[in-house]
Formats: sequence, structure tokens, C-alpha cells
Amino acid sequence: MHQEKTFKEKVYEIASQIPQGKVATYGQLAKLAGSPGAARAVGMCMKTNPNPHIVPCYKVVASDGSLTGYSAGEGIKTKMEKLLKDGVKFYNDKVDMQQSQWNPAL
DNA sequence: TGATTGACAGCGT
DNA sequence: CACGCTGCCAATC
Repeated sequence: MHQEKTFKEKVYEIASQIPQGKVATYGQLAKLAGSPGAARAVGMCMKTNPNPHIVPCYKVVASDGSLTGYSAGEGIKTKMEKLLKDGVKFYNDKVDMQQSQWNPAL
């Protein structure tokens, strides 16, 4: 292996570090991965997600707290249920970013 | 190598 | 408040 961890590898690692009861936005993961603005690239990584059991992609939500993507189970519905099970606070059909957005510095 | 894709983000209408 | 368009970035075909 010559190449260092690629962007998506970093994203997977960071996503797996999201604590229980918290969520992160695509843009946030992108920034933590070293490429702020690559929110779309992060989304593609989740889609290609080769290891869904180590990458809690359901903890990754849109910047406004709305759930996007997720093709497993009932889709967004299942994703919401998983987040609720994790202790994430919801507000209407969106995550309460005020309380549940992950703060890596914390 | 080039073009296309994709689970976004921000702003405008 | 809901919808649409543009811009950004990395991976994949």
C-alpha cells in the first residue's frame, strides 16, 4: 500500500468515532477529513460504504438536520429510528442540531 | 485521462 | 416555508 489513507478512509474512521447520542453533518465530516466543502464526496463514501458495521452512517445527517439518503430498511424512516435509539433528539422530522450535533472538540 | 456521478451546502426566488 | 439552481470535492466508470 503506497497511498496514505484516502479521503473516504478518513471519513469512515471519523464517522466511526461519532459518540452515541450524537450526529454529524456531511460538511463537518468533510472538514474533519481534511477537505472542507467535500460534503458531496462524503455522501458518496457513505453510499459506497464497504463496512456499514464499523461506519454508523445513520449518524450522518444533512447540514439542516434533515435525514437524507439511506437505502436500508424503510430508508429515512429506519435511519430516524436508529438515531432515536441512539438517544438523538428529534424536532419534527429533523435532528435537533442544537443538542445532538457531535462536537469533536468536546 | 476524461467525463459522470452522488446519501451536500448555501443562496435565491 | 418549499422548491430550484449553482458550486465544491472525491470516487468510479
